[in-house]
Amino acid sequence: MPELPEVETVRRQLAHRLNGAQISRVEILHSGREFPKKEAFVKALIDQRIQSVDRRAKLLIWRLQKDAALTAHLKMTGRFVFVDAAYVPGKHDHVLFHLKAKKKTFFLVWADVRKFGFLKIVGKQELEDILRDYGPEPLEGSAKELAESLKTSSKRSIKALLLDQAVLAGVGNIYADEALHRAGIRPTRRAARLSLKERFRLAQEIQNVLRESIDQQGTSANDYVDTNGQRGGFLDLLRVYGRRGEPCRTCRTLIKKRMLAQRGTCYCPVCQK
DNA sequence: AAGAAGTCCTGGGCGC
DNA sequence: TGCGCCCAGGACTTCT
Repeated sequence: MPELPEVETVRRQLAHRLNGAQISRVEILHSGREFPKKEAFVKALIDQRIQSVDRRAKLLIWRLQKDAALTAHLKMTGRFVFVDAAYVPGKHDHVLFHLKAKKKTFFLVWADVRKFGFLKIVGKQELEDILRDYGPEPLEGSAKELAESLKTSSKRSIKALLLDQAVLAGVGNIYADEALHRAGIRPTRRAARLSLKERFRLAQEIQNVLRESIDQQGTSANDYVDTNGQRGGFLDLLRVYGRRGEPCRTCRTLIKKRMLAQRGTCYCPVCQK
């Protein structure tokens, strides 16, 4: 459920402490499907200096020396949490990083209850290939440019289009529903049938909702917490997601929910045409 | 070959 | 109180 605002929140917090830090030790606590080659994983990281922590779509990228990077995807329940030396790892903690900066050692845990997330070492070429396949970052261009990238001849619903990372990077189920409500567009509408005006409005609302959520450190609908274990503040500002049966904040009609593009989809039957 | 469906995983909520 | 069922969903893989 972490989407662009949540991943960006984590990125900023990681960057603050990891930029320039050295990885002094890596403990694999539970090695399952996620770490088939754990010796190689540890060896690739040990003694490396982290140059920067970046984000592309929902992917976190620790840029390391020697043309390599550690990529991390939180998927549903992945999380990075800073802990102290006395921390006792829990059942779902998979990796404990020992880091060093300015002669001080600190610790970072990678945990993931559902094990959908991953940490993966990639070389320069592989990273380029991964990053190239993502669509534009919604907050890096103008609303007009974003609207242009939503132009399509696809038969898919607009909801499915918004979830496609090759079309638009970083939007997931929550912000797709929220942006569509703000823009007054039914999620079931065929993407190709949106007018120029609707696409522009939708692009604006995508940018608005993402920016507002980043300001609140994201949404904690279920499991998401930041690197300090803190929940995001945007949950109370959601207009449709998770609000089935509750009144629309605009017209008081009860919010509906249905399955669309394999996802639970919430919308207002009156405000969204 | 686009687009839909299946897949991975676990905890929490629910009904009985 | 406990059991079993169902749901949450990102993005890769498999099917139509």
